[in-house]
Amino acid sequence: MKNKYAKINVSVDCVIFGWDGEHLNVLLIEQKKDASNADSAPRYAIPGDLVFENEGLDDAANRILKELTNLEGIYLRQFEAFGDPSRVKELKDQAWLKANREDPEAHVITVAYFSLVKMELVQPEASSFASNTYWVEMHNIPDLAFDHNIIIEKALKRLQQNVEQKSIGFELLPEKFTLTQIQDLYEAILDRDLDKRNFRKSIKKLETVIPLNEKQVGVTHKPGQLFIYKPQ
Amino acid sequence: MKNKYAKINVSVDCVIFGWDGEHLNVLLIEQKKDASNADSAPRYAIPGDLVFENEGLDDAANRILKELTNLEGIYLRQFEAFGDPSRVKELKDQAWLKANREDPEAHVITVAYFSLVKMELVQPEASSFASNTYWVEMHNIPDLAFDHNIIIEKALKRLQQNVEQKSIGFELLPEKFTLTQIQDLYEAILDRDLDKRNFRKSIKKLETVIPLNEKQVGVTHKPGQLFIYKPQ
DNA sequence: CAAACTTAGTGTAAAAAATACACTTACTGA
DNA sequence: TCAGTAAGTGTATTTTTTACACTAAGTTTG
Repeated sequence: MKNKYAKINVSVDCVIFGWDGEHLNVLLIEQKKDASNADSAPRYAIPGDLVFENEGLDDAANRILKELTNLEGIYLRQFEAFGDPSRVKELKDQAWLKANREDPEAHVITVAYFSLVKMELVQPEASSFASNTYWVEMHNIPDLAFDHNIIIEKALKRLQQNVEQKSIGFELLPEKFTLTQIQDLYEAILDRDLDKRNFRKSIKKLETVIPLNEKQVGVTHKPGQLFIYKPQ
Repeated sequence: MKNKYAKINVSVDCVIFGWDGEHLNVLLIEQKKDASNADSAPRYAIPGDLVFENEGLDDAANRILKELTNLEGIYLRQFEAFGDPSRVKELKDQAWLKANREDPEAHVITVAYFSLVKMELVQPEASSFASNTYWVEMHNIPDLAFDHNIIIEKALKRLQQNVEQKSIGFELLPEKFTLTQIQDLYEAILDRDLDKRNFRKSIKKLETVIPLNEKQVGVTHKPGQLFIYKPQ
């Protein structure tokens, strides 16, 4: 029994959804390479890192987000733990682990989070675990390291479920927004059209969305009324 | 950085819900004590164990369930990972860890599952991690080790959500069951009364619940029609 | 064998929520 | 002032949810 438990690594991976008013994006990184390995093909992944000793999972997720985006207090939610040993056993993954991890054979369990950020506020930077970062449109995600494609899929499903219940998403909008802006966002997340009048009715029923006596400015058409989101 | 990652233990804990036709129960264990510690107060907990090297999370959960109940292929679902370092830092918990773990200071992350079993099928046994086991009614759960009371609460919430959508619960009923039996179960899980006629209407709409040409036998009143559950 | 007991089984009306659908209004720029 | 663009609005229909009380089928008891 002595060593049975010794070699499990725990990481936290974050699916960071970004919104630019038009498309739903995901923040990908190019994984940092060891010097010995500098000429290997680039590997894309969602941002993540091993959890430090005595660091909470939420803390680790916030640390990753902070390091990458410089933002704090962002919407962040744990949604699933992935722990199948085969998740890091593909050849491409083993090669990278051998070059970059102290213990490449270790069983790696990851706890996955998803996060919502306004792209305008984020100029993501390279960081301790990322040599480069990219916003990539949801429909355009390349092959990623490990099981990260699956993790993104599951994050999107969870996001969609939450959006159906109108419980999240406002984190992605500017402070003051129009009903059309919410609708565009929801349509992008759900990947389908919504009826304008019915959608407006349903938003206006929410106590968390408050109408202002202000209109959009600087648009070249009839300006929309502005609203703010006030979580309860 | 060398040792930053070294001391995280990963465990899997299972909230095993049991149904006896009347009350919703949870399976608790008395934690096994080290010989050196044999006269300390008993500690109750939900069953769980450290994950073995190269063992998947689902596999670990199934192992725990198997060891405890001798059942395989039971309904089992991961619902949340708990990783706050303070979750094992209370005095009572530290004492137990010191006596029973190789590395009592380690950060322990647990991935929590919940499971549904028919109590009639289970004669739970002591096992490698449990010196004794008990079925305890949901409303009667004592103070448990670590953050296990919180974990049970969250498991129940998740179970209730799933039951509202009528997607689970049939795992707890006999193979052939009456509509009243489902209703009793759902009322126990949701902890509130349901309208009989409306409930029956809603169940009869489900394609997964199939009426048989059979009646209950051996009851001292009008026998009910029997149904079976056929997952799709 | 009739009466008492127990749970099964049933329908309808009302209210609430979801859906489908098309034209007018307000502003900008040419 | 006209053309272009997106904002904003109401109603009828369908579907879903809720509230509610009596009869039927079996067993047990006297």
